[in-house]
Amino acid sequence: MAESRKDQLIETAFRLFQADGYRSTGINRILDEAGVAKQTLYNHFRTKDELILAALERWDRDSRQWLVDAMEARSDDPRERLLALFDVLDEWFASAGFRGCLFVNAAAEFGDPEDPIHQAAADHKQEFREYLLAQARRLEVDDPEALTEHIALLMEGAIVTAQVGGATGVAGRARAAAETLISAAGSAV
Amino acid sequence: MAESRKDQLIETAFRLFQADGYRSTGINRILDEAGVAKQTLYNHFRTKDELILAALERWDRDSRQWLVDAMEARSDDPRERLLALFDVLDEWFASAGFRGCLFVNAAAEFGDPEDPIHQAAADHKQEFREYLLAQARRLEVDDPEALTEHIALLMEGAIVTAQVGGATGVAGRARAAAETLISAAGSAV
DNA sequence: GAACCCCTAGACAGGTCTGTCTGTTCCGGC
DNA sequence: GCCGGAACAGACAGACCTGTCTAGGGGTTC
Repeated sequence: MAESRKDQLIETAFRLFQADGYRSTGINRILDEAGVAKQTLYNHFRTKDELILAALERWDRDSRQWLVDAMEARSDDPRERLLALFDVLDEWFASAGFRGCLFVNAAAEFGDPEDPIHQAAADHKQEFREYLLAQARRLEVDDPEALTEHIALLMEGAIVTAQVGGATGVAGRARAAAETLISAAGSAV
Repeated sequence: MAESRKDQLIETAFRLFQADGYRSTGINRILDEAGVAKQTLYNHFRTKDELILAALERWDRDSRQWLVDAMEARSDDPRERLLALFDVLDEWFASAGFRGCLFVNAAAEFGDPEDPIHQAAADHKQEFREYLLAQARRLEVDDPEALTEHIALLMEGAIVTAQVGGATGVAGRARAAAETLISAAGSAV
């Protein structure tokens, strides 16, 4: 088994945090489900918060990689690639156990903007936005920064709406709005 | 003092839930800050969850009333009134103690869609969407339902973005996107 | 003045939480 | 065969949690 105890802990923690939230998921439950002894956890992480941060960092890398790969697999055309974002979101919303964005939920539970967990959430959002901006720059539009922001707002709105009210068709409606915004932005140059 | 003990509890609970979240805010702290005895709380509410629901219901009424009043005070014109939504959001984001939407945060902490608290959040979102739809119908657009959804997505996205990453200018950028979408929708009829 | 009702104050039960500590077992490298 | 590091198992401390219970205080209304 190539998977270290540390990895097992991070993956189990990630799964339980997504299902039940951060504060309501106890250390002991993570240990039980991971099949790991308590002392092992505290050898790898000083506190529960460090485990939360490790789970977020892991998912920051994995989820951005997954999103980027899926978008790039769908099209080379920059417009289609941006729109493919919403197709990928649609799959995510429909997948079993979808409970919204782990980072948004973390920011909700750790509301203090100075909290490292809250900041990890902010960093994640910023980094994905930079990828979107690189795609928007490939379009011939007047203001790629503005278009990036608009698409990001639709994405966040779609994630929250799917989480709170159910997933049915939200991503498709966000995609339609994005199409309109891209077309309107493309009328320049 | 016209304010009943029950109202004091609801208001204190609301304030602390917004600042620190639901699970991390203990009953005893609410009682201390409200200056109310424990037995009084349990005379009015059977459980903590009932208090959470009462705080959400109170804020459901108050916040929608506040938003609607502010939008209607700004303009009679349906287009301007819809866009005023984002000006009101901007004020909210800049206000002291802004920590995102209480309903989104509730849905994050109580992730089970069957949970009454989660459902209260979903109901709130739905009811405000109906008000937006009534405004959109006053515009002469082809598909007011679609426009409503698009504006709602921008609104949710702006709230989450302001919560996670900071408020600076988010509402204004969402407003710009909404202007484009309304104009594009208005080309019909 | 007495019955009534809402409230206060705080002890208490029973459970859960994080994090520490002790002692044992397993396994790879020498 | 033996040594050292890592993991296991689980008791434990100390704090906090929700919700119950008891005992009494202070108005209001008959």
